[in-house]
Amino acid sequence: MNSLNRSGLKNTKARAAILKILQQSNRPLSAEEIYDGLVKCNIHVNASTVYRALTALCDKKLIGKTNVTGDKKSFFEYNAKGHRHYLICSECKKIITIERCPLRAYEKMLELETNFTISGHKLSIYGSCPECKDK
Amino acid sequence: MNSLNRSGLKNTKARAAILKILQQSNRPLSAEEIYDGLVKCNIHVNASTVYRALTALCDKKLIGKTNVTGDKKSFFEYNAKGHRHYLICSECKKIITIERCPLRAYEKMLELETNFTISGHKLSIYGSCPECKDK
DNA sequence: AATACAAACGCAAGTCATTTGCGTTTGTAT
DNA sequence: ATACAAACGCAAATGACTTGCGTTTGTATT
Repeated sequence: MNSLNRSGLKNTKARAAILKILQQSNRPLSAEEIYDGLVKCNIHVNASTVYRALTALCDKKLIGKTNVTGDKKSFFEYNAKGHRHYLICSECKKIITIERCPLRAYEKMLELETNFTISGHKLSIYGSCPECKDK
Repeated sequence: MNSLNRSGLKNTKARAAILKILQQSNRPLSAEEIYDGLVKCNIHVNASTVYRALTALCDKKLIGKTNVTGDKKSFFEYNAKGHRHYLICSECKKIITIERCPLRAYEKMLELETNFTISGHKLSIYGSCPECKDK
């Protein structure tokens, strides 16, 4: 019994591999990157299978979906390590993971102000890393 | 001489009206909403004209573009008021603009910790608005 | 192990926001 | 008043998905 079965999903090679690919990545991946990753593992599935798998894995909360870049592509990440943010170097695209979140208290305040029920947030911080900023 | 001419753009009725519509909105609008706004002003232009106008206005920094809802639509806003964040209803996609930013102090701290030079950030907060959360 | 069947898949076609090619029209500088 | 690049309209193209449908496959049950 694996995490797929536990979530009520059938254990197919594509889905298992997608989970592994995302687990081993230190940054969110696009559907295309995931597809390419599957090909590298010699797993040849249709693109629609990838999308359907990603949708299923999101529904079951095994992975998360974000839209960090602002363009039309979505990105996916493994959902084990809890809440986190990214510090991205605008030049070399290096990504530092930030585990500490400064927004808890702020969200509480915002709920009172707006009467929303807040479910989450997305925060990405951009800048130049120590190596790039001296150039 | 108006802001369009000043930016090296021709002053067409569609572009002037788009600017006015965005100026008068208290939230970012989608291309479709802008198109509908033009129709209400009796300005009938092709959708591609709207997209081309929005692209030109973005290039000239007269307006800004964001992609905050996670779906494929982009949103546009008048570019007078500086830094800001959004509170988005996950159900109806309504967007509330947040002018106050809680991250100044946090960024300073992060710079010391990581030795990055931080240039900016993107923060979007998600939840259910008062109207949707009771359903 | 054999059977059953919903879930998953492949493939092709469809969707939807947006973009682009191209021939025509129009602001704006001369 | 003229010239011409910039804008426009229209139709077709793009790109990231999504969906319909007939076939295959995990998994639970004999």
